[in-house]
Amino acid sequence: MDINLEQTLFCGQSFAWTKTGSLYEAVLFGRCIRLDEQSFASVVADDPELAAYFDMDWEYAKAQSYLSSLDPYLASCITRYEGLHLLNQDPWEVLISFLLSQNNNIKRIRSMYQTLCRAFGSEVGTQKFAFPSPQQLEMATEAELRALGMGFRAPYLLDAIRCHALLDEIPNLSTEKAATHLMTIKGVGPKVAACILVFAFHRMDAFPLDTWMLKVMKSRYPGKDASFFEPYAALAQQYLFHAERLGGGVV
DNA sequence: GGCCAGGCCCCAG
DNA sequence: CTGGGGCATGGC
Repeated sequence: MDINLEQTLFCGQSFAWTKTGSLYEAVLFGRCIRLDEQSFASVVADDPELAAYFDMDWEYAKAQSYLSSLDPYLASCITRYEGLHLLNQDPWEVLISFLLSQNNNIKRIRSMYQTLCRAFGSEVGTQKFAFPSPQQLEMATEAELRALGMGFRAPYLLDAIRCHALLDEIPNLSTEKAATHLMTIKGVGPKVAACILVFAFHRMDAFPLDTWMLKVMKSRYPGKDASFFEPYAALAQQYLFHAERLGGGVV
């Protein structure tokens, strides 16, 4: 079971990637990454950093097979979007990305993410900008962030900058304690905390519930919760979320 | 042009 | 602890 770049990079877990033709591009690890489905395997074989990012060593075959056995609808989602991997992204980048995500849509989150890169990030290639470090974002004022279109999230970003060091403690905490810890940051609630735990820390027992997922749970899994999908709740969530957005809930 | 978007804060009961 | 209004902005 191979990774599918299209499903993995455009399922709403990362906002760093663009696609032109068959080429996927992002600035990560301080360099420009260019990939397509054809050359992916050989590129990643020689690039441990990318292999870790794309989570190439995890038990996707086992997880997809188990989840497919749980219920037919989830099985159909996995068939349709097979090869969706959960990325191991930089915690800082995920924290800021999902602060931007609240009461927002994916298209605009991506645009706001790029705005922060251009305004505060390092230029890595011609007109290619890395996501800004905490130190780079520290230069921003609330007025400046609002002028850049961050809206009511501007003070949340400032608090995240102030608290960024607490991300270092997350690996040592249980998922539940880690969520509580993350929620001490202004603007981080249960949903954003869960996204950080899944997309940066690979916690399979975290389960982000946004408006789309609430719809799915209500209509297709009434009375159930994350425990129904254990021990792969996070992966199930991502398939269900992606299918709901793309397929409009078609079986 | 109104509705909605990968929510959360804050305040009332 | 639970419920509901308000919030900036742009895509549709």
